[in-house]
Amino acid sequence: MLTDRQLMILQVIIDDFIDSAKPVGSRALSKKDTLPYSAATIRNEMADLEESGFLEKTHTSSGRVPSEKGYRYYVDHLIGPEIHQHGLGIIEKLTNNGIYEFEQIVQTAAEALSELTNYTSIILGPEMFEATVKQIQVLALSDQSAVAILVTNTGHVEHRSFTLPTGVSSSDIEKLVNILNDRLYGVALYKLPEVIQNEVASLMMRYMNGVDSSLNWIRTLFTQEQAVKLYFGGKANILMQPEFNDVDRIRSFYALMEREDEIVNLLKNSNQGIKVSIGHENEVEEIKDLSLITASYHIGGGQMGTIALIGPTRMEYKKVLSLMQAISKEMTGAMGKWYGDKS
Amino acid sequence: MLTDRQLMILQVIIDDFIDSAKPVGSRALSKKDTLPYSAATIRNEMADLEESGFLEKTHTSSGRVPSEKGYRYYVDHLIGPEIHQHGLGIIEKLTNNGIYEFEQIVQTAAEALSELTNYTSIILGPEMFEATVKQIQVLALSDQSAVAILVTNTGHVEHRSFTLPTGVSSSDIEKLVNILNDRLYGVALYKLPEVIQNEVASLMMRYMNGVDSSLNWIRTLFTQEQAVKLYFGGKANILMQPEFNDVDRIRSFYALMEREDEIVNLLKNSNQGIKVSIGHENEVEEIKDLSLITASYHIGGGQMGTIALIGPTRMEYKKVLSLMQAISKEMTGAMGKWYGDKS
DNA sequence: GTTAGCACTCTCTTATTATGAGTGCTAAAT
DNA sequence: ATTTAGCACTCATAATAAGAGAGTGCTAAC
Repeated sequence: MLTDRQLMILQVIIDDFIDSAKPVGSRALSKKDTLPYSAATIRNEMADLEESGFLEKTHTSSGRVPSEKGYRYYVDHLIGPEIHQHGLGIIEKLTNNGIYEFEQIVQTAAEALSELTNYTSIILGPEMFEATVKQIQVLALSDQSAVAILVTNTGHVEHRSFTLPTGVSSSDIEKLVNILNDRLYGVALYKLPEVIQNEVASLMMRYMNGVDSSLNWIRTLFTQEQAVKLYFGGKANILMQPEFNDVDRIRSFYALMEREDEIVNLLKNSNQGIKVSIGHENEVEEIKDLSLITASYHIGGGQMGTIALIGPTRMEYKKVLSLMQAISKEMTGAMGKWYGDKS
Repeated sequence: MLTDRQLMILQVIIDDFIDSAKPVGSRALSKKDTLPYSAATIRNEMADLEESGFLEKTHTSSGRVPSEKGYRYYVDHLIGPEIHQHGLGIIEKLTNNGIYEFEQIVQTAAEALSELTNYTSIILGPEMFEATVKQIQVLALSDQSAVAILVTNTGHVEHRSFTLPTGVSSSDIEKLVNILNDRLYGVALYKLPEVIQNEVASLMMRYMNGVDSSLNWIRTLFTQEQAVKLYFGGKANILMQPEFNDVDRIRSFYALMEREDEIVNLLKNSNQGIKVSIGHENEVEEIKDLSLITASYHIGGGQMGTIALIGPTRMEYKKVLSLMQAISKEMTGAMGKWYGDKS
């Protein structure tokens, strides 16, 4: 439906606009040596491309700007696979001293991604529903307070401080910890509340005194929702984009960035691979004029998180896509290697 | 040096400007029933106040705007103590189920502070140099990887994952943990590297095999600087201030907010109590047109952190000062209570 | 099918001209 | 000796007008 020449022109226009952010006109195009046609010819083709919906004008006599349909076509057909070299080795550098700091790896990756692109990157920590309990420990800090620590098989550590119910002795705690470890070892986090309710409760009744109150806080302790953590990289970098030259635009963007649960929903990327959402393809009002790219990474054991990048629809898709592919692979590699799961 | 009437006028002008952000003129002032003088009289007084440096004009024929000296005088002499009622109970609500989540308390406080003021709040986590080791644990996750957990007497939990040096058996780990707990219990965090070097090293030499490599990673493990954590509240709220109606202003502000170490330096508030830095009183270029208020809070055991609020020099000092006093007290209360230290 | 030529459109910049809030100063009023 | 009214003057801001420039669409020639 599109001639080769039209495709070629479309590509050049989009490349140019991505680079300059200014509507591109026929004269300027014909001067480029990539297109050996006169301005008039190009004008005709552009008119056709506009009619087919791939281009738009900002006003009657302006140059052309890619439409969302144009970008979509560009992303789907016009950019070849081009593996990106930059950014590789970022994570390796962090882990090659043998110390593996999940938070630090993710944070660094997010910052690198943003730095290399000048867009805003967001990384979603892995969902930990499926991680299982490796060890539970309760450590008294004083007569009244204690800290409970839970380690998962993936090496994540959750901890929570709390006040000890009155009348709980240190031997009680010891018993409790034994019961918990005995019964909860290997249990997936999402099953915890249920298992506590069904198995642990009765055991506690049998072997401990003053259980009623204790049971309550144990439940609270482990029922706290395991919120997915967000790691932002360079929220300020996106301000360099000319699209953000408007104060209200900035306001609405930053306001959205603070509504973390909405962001989480936005990013949850159940399907594998890389997904590109251009402009109105996004559900959320505030980014209907932006593009969102998400990619998943895996930490093994079926757990995964999401890497995302938000920028203007006029995004350097070529660069970004290969970069995200690289980083997602790198993260999956680093994490997977970590605990031997080669999934 | 200033007459009562001048003081009164100064106060009204500042109050008005804080509220409206617009230069205040003599006509408008004389209409207010607080000042029973004609516009001309007020003009004369304003001219005097300008000569003494308390007021400024934005251009020859504009209304007056408080100078930094004016704000300074206002803060030092013109606002009485007025305990703020809002915001109290925020933290109590979080802790009264017996669960004490340090991060959550601080984060909530920061958000509340920003929400109530529409400025940007930053809370510095406590410096933990003086916290002491309560327990150290190393938990193997697989043949190759393990996680080390350190709990302090204040209930903070630090953890780090790492790859096990080859040739380290699980009995080695057990020995190691015993040595570490034996020697490091009660040792302040800032002394850790030293103590490890002097005491632990020799013991390890004596009782363990293949120590050379192990020692190295243990040192790395605990030498990682204990970075002070920053908690931001509502970075977007400050955008509501008319002072931030300029894109470049926003850019430079957010750029600063990402240079976390600079922020930490800026906020470290060694002296007790509340400190107000107005405009050029600040060292950092990017906030020479803003005001910074810092207050310290204590978590007991001599450890403390800092609460800070950044807003335009045209800040609601009255409200902000009492509010910060309240929150700082509330946090100190909640935390101090926590582990029985009533310092 | 391609291109040169030309009239036309629309934005953006710059210059010009009000408009109005506010000041400083002088002279009259209290 | 203060206080106040009156008035000329200043400067920022808003509104209007006039060009300049880039780009388009269409027609006619190549």
